Amino acid sequence: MNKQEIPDIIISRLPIYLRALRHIQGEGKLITSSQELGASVGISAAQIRKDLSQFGEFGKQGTGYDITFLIDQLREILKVERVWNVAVVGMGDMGHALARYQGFSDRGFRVAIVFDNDPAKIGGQVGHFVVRDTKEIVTAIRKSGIKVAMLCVPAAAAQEVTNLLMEAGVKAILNYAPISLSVPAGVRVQYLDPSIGLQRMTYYLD
Amino acid sequence: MNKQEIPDIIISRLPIYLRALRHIQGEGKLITSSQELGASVGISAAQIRKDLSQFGEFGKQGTGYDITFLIDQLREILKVERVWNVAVVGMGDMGHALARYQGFSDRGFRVAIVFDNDPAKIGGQVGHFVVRDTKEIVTAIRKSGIKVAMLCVPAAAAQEVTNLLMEAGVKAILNYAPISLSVPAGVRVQYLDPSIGLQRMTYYLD
DNA sequence: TAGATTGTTAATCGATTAACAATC
DNA sequence: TAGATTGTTAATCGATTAACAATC
Repeated sequence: MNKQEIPDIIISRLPIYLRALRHIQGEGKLITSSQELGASVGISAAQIRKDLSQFGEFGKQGTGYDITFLIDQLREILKVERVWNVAVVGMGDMGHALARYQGFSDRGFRVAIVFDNDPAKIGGQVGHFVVRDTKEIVTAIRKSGIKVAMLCVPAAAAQEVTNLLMEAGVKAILNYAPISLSVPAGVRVQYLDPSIGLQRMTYYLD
Repeated sequence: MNKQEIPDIIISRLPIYLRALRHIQGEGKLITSSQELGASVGISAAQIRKDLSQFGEFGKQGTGYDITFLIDQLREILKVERVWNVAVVGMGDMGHALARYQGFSDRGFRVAIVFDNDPAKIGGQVGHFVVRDTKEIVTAIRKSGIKVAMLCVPAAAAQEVTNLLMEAGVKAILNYAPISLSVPAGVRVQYLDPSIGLQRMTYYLD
């Protein structure tokens, strides 16, 4: 019940379950089992049952899980039954791609505002957004109440922009910049540096 | 020594250390300590020393680590002292961004070939690449000996393209598509679905 | 009922931390 | 030498797995 008690590693798996459940649902299934779900995400059935049991009893013995029901439960647990407005900072190729990304709707997110510090880009259009000046981050984000940001600026600017985001009240950053960020306690960061992803695999190659 | 013995969770931290070391080096430092390095990446000094000790003795008591030396060692361990050619499949916004990404050089990677299945894109230019037909994946990748791919196609096409990549001899996939992939043993996948990254944080927000 | 699958407990396994001798 | 920091051991902590009673 108390969220301090739920390990972060369990929380980090729930979105994977949610994504897989929707995929299975898309195949026309109404019911699934921990075994089937586990096979589809590469996690043991026991672990899935253990993870879910942290939050309640969602299944039926002998039957399994009602997919629609479990999806709804996971969405609530993860707080993605609502829609979070998200800011994107940095309108290079990566920021541009995120600003136009179609995969956020139905997953709990909507890009609401985009920033860049390049005068050539400020005031211009990206997707259906007008690019705002990075200098406006604090006022604009505070005003809108946005708590989530995606960071796509060069590494050299990332910490400075992060500081602005903190001042603006942002509490969660999806960081594409190739650098570790320093943030106050209570602020979450997820790292998506593509080079790190690749370097985690080459060790295993010949 | 035997790589079966090194836990994957340790391997996954080494690229973080490498990135931080380069950052510290960029500030003009020649020597660092497990404490300083740990502070910069948010990991305990003890853990960093333990992780590194799996591969040898890289430091000096009382002094710390020679940054240049440790960088070189980590690059060798991770096999990124060489340059890996990488294929990008899917020339939507995300694939486009990766094809033009400047951050791979000096980190061990170079985009070498890009694919799409859209006739309107095949033969066209993205960055300095000519877009090849997805149908050519097996022959072209086999011929070039490429072992690493980045997958940026829609979820509905991802498994099918993955199967082609397997047939082509690819052993490592950086997957941007919002779906769990099924791959044979010995093939590595790293997942970078942006929605998953965001959903791992909203639980902690109010 | 018979078969299947959950939720949960206990056992196992693995990772992290604390502490310190060694030594630069 | 005195101070600092490594590499490593042992202790602690946490996560995963196996097994099964409960029950649909």
